[in-house]
Amino acid sequence: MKTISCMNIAPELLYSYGAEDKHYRKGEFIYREGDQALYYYQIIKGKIKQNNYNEEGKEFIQNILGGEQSFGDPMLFLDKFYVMNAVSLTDVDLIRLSGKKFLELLRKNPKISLEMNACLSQRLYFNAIMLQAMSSPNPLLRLKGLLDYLKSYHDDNCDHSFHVELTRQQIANLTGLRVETVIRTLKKMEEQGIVRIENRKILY
DNA sequence: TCATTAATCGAAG
DNA sequence: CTTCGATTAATGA
Repeated sequence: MKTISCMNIAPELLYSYGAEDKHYRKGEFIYREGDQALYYYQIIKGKIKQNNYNEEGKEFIQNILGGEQSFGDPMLFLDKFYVMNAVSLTDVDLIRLSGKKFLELLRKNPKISLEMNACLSQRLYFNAIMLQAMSSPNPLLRLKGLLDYLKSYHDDNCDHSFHVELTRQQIANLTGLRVETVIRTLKKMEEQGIVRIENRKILY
């Protein structure tokens, strides 16, 4: 159903390297900006978001992950600190593996290591696309950029049936716009036939 | 059904 | 575009 080219390591393999299950309730911080990067996380169930807050306290979401995606790993290759927070959007079940073990796993499993590279490339590619779209002062282009990003990142089926499962507020935080602006712009896009809206559901 | 949360709208800056 | 105020729809206990 979905072609997330992002990787996802078999749980059994993770456990064999000492990974542990972690559960977080909705709204909990999994790690915070500034924390030392120590773990590789893989989602079993639920959704999480990666965000930042600017000096005025306005939230800016960097990404929302669900399914069986992983996060927290890029920083493991460096000896750095996280540059954003990871917060659960729903109750989530995660598998957590220490960075040290994670690197060991990669060393002994070249194939997975290779997939990891593909995954990181994928992220860089879309980050570049998002960055470009978000730099536009035109709200319609920002929204469109986000939609294109989400569509290709999460899904692959038919042209006109991608259901965006984000609240308008989340879309606003993702694009740096205000909810009202998102709503109004979305309406314009519907008039222009760029998206379809059925009972508040956004179809692109 | 009540209460909380999200989506909308209109008007003003 | 954003902010404010107010209303309405949707969701969950």
